[in-house]
Amino acid sequence: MILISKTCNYGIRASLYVASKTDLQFVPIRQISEELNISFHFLTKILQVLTQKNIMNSYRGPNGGISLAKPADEIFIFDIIAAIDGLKLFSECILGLPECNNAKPCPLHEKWAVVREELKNTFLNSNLSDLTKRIKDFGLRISEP
Amino acid sequence: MILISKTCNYGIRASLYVASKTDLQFVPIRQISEELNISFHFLTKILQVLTQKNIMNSYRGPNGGISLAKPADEIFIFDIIAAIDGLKLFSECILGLPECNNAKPCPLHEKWAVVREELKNTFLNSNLSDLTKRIKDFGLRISEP
DNA sequence: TATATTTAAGACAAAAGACTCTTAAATATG
DNA sequence: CATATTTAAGAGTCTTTTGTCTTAAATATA
Repeated sequence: MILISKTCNYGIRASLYVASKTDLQFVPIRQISEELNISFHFLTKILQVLTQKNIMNSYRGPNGGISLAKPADEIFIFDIIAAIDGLKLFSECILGLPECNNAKPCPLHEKWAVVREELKNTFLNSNLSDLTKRIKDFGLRISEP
Repeated sequence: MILISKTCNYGIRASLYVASKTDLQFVPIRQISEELNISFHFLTKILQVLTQKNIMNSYRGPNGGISLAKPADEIFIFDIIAAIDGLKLFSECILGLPECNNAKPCPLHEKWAVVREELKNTFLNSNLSDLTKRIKDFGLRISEP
């Protein structure tokens, strides 16, 4: 996938799903995978990463599953992207050159750095609380019809 | 690679190199590949795509090579990205949902659509003439040291 | 025409990303 | 304690991307 990996896409959608299930203490991964049409075992691995990075909590056994490790307004899309895809998108040269910065720029650096920063701010300003509120208020979707 | 593929990255850098060699009628691919440290055969395939899309011309035999098919100020980074990676980056939903638009948006659509448009305009406003001028004027680089 | 040079094209290989399957560990509940 | 449920972890497979190698075709020049 372009911009963000498919793995990260799954991670974001699953996070939005978990954030939207405020009635359950833990949301089972099986339920998430079925609702969002994502391979169960694959999703398990993705959520393990988010758990390891203290974005989610997990609990085994009956009534177990996944929950947010923090209040939904303290988890940002940026955090999920950083946890799964890393920070390359927000730091790397668009031509892939090492040490591309203001002091030693590539010809696209100036323009790209502006957009890159905006991209970063967009994800930094998107938290799970606001997004799930939008989902509920406007009936938005996080999976295919 | 994130945002643009490595293939596309090579295509952009090679295009900038060709545009900068105004003294040669055709720039040999071997020369480009050595200067930019890109696999010769792989680069050949990439430039074939740009040739097929009428962004470059090619000529075989001694003194042959690659040249721009149009004036440098009429070739935009956008064209190269579109030719190699396609238009997905500028059209697809960031959550990968089909038919994500203003009428049927995903929760990130509104924000992402803004950044996506800016990304598109940035590449639409970057032509090979301006960029090579910057390379010459400021001694910028398109390859590793 | 013979030879050297250069791109074109296709088969193949390696690496990375996406996905599957199996077994282990933890936990609730009867 | 036995069983069912659920996540954890690791091995293995499939697909896409990236990169390599070989042969063919075109062209300039001696």
